Amino acid sequence: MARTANLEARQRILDTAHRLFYTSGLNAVSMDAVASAAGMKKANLFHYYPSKESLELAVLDHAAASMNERIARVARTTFDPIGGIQRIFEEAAAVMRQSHCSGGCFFGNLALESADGNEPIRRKVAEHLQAWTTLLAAFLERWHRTGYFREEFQPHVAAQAILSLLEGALLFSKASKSPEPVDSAKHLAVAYLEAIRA
Amino acid sequence: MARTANLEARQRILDTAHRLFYTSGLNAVSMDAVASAAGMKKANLFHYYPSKESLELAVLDHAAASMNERIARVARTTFDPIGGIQRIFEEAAAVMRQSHCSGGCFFGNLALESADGNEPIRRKVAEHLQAWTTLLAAFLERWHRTGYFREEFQPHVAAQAILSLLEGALLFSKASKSPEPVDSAKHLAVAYLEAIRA
DNA sequence: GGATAGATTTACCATCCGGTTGGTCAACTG
DNA sequence: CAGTTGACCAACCGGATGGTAAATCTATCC
Repeated sequence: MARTANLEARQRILDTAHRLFYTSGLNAVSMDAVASAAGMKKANLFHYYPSKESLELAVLDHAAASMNERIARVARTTFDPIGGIQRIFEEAAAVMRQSHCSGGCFFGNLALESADGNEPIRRKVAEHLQAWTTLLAAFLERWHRTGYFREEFQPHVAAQAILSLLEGALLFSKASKSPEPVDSAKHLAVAYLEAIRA
Repeated sequence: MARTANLEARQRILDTAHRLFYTSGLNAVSMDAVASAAGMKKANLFHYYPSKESLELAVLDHAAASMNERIARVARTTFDPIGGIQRIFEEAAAVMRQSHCSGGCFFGNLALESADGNEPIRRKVAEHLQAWTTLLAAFLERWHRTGYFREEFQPHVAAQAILSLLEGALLFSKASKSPEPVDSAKHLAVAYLEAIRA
């Protein structure tokens, strides 16, 4: 099998590492654990990724790509802004219920784990979080231009606050092992948007 | 110095560990680092706290106590509910600006660090988070009973969502190294409460 | 002054972790 | 067939970590 990079192994490593990093965090997962779970020896894992950080960054990009797909799908099949926001929170609540309130948001978890002490990871996390804020702001902005919201509505501020609300609710849900906070958050977000509708 | 527990040393350990745990997380701080920063040897630290976990739990209680004092002080000097919520977010924003958007909320950080894999810590974090939710809900409830809010206002739901919003905003602020998300969150919280005011 | 008990330190241990070394084996290429 | 290359692995290394053992030091009480 010379001359061709083993793409199947790389993909398997990425998927495995993503799963482990998601459920336990970056620092709590050793390269040996990733290797074992992916069915190979640690030294071979280092053959594919020259350092743990390079693997972490690759997993982040991999995860962001699949998250972007999910977002695009929701955006494509949503017709009114309030229903769209509502659906985002409902999907998040469903995921939390299904996972018995563990996991939460991969990027939110990494944000807190790496924000003060792992600058490369923090930058990448911030980059993706920023991108999603901009995406949501643009979505709201389009509706704002049609006159859907009152004039003083600020799409960027609303987008930033709604994503904060979602991340915070997932944090609360995870910590208290109850999906209730996500429901409360949905209620707040929807009530706000209803109130500022024209 | 026999026959009397050395309370001064215990307090110094608690303060030092709190500072280190706050800025770097639980797992990233070694017992040796705590001991050094507190001006003693590691083995002596184990003389005061028989395990790392016992120290962590003690620091959590210590931190919760000082946080409760801060909350009580804010509650005592606040007269209208919207102004009170506004002030909570403004104080959080000021803290973030002062710390160059590092640190955030000690309990929020620990929630994500320990929720999936450190049950004793998770329980204590959840316990304190729950207590603050109840405290805020009672605060809103008192005003609700005076007719300040419209009838459909749900103090517990609002309290849970507002704290989620605050935690999420601190997470965003920390990850993006900008205090802006906290301002956006304040805007959302205040706008919601204004909208549901009677 | 001697016994007592907490306080402090030095030295140590087992384990784990990221990463390296040195090498085997099979497949492809010229 | 000879040489090259990618995939894979056992063994190892240096450093850090949580935790322990045992000795010493020091203040107090009788």
